[in-house]
Amino acid sequence: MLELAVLGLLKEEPLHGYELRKRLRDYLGLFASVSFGSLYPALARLEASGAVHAIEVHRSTAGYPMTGSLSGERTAFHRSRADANRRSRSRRVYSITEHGQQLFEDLLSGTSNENDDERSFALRWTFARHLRPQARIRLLERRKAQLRQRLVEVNAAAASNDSLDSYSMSLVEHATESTKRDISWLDKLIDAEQIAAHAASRPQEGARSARDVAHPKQHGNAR
Amino acid sequence: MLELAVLGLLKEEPLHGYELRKRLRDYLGLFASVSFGSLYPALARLEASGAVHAIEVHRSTAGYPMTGSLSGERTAFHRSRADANRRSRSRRVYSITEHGQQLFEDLLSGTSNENDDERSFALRWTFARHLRPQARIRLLERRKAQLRQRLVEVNAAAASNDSLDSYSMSLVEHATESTKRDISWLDKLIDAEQIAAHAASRPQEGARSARDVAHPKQHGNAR
DNA sequence: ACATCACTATATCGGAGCGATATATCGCCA
DNA sequence: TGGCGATATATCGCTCCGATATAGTGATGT
Repeated sequence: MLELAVLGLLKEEPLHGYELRKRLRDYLGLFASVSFGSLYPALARLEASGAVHAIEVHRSTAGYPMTGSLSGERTAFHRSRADANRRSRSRRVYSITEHGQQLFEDLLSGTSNENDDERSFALRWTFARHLRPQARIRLLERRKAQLRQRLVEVNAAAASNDSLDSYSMSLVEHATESTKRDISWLDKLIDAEQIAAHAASRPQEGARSARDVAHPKQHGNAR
Repeated sequence: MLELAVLGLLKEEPLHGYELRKRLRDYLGLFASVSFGSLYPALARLEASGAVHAIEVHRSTAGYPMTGSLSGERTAFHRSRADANRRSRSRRVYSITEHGQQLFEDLLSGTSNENDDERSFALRWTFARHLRPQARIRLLERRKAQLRQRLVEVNAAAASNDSLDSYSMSLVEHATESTKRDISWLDKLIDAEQIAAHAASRPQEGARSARDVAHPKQHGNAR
């Protein structure tokens, strides 16, 4: 689900491949470290399917880098980074399209394509602010059900298998404990989300901004 | 590193592809669930490189299934399983070769091919009984260094990045905590291994079987 | 008697991702 | 001037996965 990560970053601002990879590494590094051998084909796929749109930005060397006309740069947004005026060869700057927005929401809610593993969940949760509260809770519940299922399977396999040596056993025990902790963590998050959803559904108390808490149409001030 | 898992299972007894996959799923299911689309090409690679040797075993239907002459079956070994006399179509039974034994040890000790991730370590630890005590400790220490490195990187990334929302932050916090627990677990294992190695190096007290604790040349009674 | 189902068993296909590598350009510094 | 490191895009070979094809087998059902 590299597409999801790419669309999630392009949703905030247009970016070219090299910068995308840096952000993938730095911001989502834990869950989506990616190589160019994956990124460029993924961008080509997204472009072919019409989810993103690329414009060629030639180097300007002098003055301002606003060469990318079509909302190309959103200048002085991440100027804290060292790449302030480093403009070198021509770049392909990708923007997300309407269709891409739709694809992003589909991938994020996970209604299609049940390819769920550890990283897939972590990536979705990173973009949880783009989900409705209800969908957020569904995501957490799905993940929890997965982990519980895995617990059952591991315990069953370990019980029916008496030929485990001490090394395998230590591995199984540690994995079981870790999974239980993950489930507890999910429970905590689910509680917090339910409280938030509950508070949002009665606007008479604490009435301010009960509606704009990550409604899917809310984009722009993504922080 | 599917090869490592396959060789580790074939080290115990010759198996055909379908049974290999079952054991990969049941015994090492947590860390190496594998599909036929991976397994059969991997077996073909191992066969091409001379690490395993395949013999065609045709069905016999009547009497004993000892058709696979060359140490083919090791009859009545896992008869507790339901596939006792289920002999159907012809199978390709794979055995590990001398070269395969060497390859297994190389992959297991990890001197070549530093492709270390979560599952890679878990898989190696599953076969830790085939390592010398010294190599076991090295494996644990390498894994620990990896996790510590990741902790540092994640903290640095999170500190330099002020645009993390609460969802990403909860993810980072949970991952940090989990990693710390993993490190503690590794510390525990390292301590235990060092005590065992220490005890094994002075055979004058508790002298029984200090030498046969998983020496690399000890094969045969692999359980 | 025959159909159907579930299991055993091997194999291949397309696609995704990775690591390595190739090819440029640019700024900097010795 | 020449090398080095960062920026930037792209491709190659490989591994792995999920899906699918093919086929033999025993049990179950009608």
